[in-house]
Amino acid sequence: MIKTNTSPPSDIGQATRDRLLSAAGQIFADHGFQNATVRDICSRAGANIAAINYHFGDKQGLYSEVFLYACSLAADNDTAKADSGLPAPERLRRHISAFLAHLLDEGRPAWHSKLMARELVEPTGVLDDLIGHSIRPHFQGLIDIVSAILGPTVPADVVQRCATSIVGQCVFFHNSRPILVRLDPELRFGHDQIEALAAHITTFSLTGLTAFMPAREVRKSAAALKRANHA
Amino acid sequence: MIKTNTSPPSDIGQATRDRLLSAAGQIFADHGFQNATVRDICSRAGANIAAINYHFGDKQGLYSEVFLYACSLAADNDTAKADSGLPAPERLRRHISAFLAHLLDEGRPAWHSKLMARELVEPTGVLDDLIGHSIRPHFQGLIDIVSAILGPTVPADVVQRCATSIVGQCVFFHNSRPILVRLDPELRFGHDQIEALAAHITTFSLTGLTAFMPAREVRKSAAALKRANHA
DNA sequence: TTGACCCTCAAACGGTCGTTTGAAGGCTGC
DNA sequence: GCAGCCTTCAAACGACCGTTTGAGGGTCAA
Repeated sequence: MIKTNTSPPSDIGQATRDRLLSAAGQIFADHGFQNATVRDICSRAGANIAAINYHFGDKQGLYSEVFLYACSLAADNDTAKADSGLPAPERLRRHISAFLAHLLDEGRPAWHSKLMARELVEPTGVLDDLIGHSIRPHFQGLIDIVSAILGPTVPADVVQRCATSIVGQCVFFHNSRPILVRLDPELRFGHDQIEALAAHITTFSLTGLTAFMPAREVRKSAAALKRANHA
Repeated sequence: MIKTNTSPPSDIGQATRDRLLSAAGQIFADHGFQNATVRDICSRAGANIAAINYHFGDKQGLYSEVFLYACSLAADNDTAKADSGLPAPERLRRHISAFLAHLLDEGRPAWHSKLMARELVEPTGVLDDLIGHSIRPHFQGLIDIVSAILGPTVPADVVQRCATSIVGQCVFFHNSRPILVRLDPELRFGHDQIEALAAHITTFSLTGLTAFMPAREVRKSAAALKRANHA
């Protein structure tokens, strides 16, 4: 209707396929796979109802492609390897801060983290792809940091549980946001609040980790924590 | 078909209305509000399609009633007030243990915790009821414990953040179970594992809390923690 | 100019959903 | 026995869903 389509594909800027991917990402993230309708997606993308089936086969195909796109975006953010020269507590702080920002920041391409959080609660089948491409390396990175903090003598299952405790604190703020804002209407998730939250979780976790350290590591960690708190 | 219904309502044991509530609880918990179908619920309850509309008005009315029933069950479990004579760290341990068991235990009336976890991610409107009846008092109970541990000089927002860190660790195991079992196929959630998990979260959190204590409280807590770990 | 191919379009298809309908059976008080 | 009420039943209704169809305009090489 509005668009006469007499121009070459690259004219308007986004081809129909790309607009569908973008619109689908937001709508899938907001409503979940089942509750999102192809009519909504096509309408927001300014495309015809049949466009999804033409470009992606079916709704599930569109979802899979959106999901792979989200995974590739998430992978781009994993540039944390450059931090490997830093001391482990500082790497933990950055890891938590980046993860929280990734989960909570209401920035422009924020829908892919929502999408992933949805997939956690209600797997649709592409979950295994997600785990392999994004979650497992991300979680492994955290485990490496925790292991470096705890020292080499702490068994792997303890390291894993500690890493889970840290991830859980972060994810909770995302998954349970509807509850949290009702419990505390003052709660906001701007950049400053996210940084404060990251600082809290880092302090809480670094201190909590000392419970599982051999005594020698505890003293090193306490000194590092005191330095960090005074910075 | 199977049931001739020539007997009085109390004969078989459960009236149609009760069977609907029970079946709906499980199905809503497993599939969510949208994905659950009234045909599924009626079929499992051995009732006619029209039974839901007759007894509850519509699907939403059934959901609300199921939810209130779940809330009342959860309230029954809140008998933790008898613990108020115990020292705060022990109260925290019991709180975490009970909460984890409530979330993870695959026992018989387990669907109401699943149902609530679902409502957190995808509020349907009865969420506000839930918050008032169950979550707020539960969370307030935790805040009281944390406040008792941290001492009276620690500001309320710090207490609240610490309580959130603790709840987050617990809820994470429930919400992200699909991920966790894929990351670690050995993971199980039997009674013993839940107890071990509760012990881990308690130790991690009690230690993490010391980061926010005045020095006087830290020494008291360290002694209590050492006692608890040697028990 | 022609024909093959790509893409878009309005319209409809088959299926499933929540809900409604109206008949029918059982029970209770008169 | 009978009227009134409660409950259950099979069947259908209308709405919405994902998907398919077939026509038609567009581009581009031959």
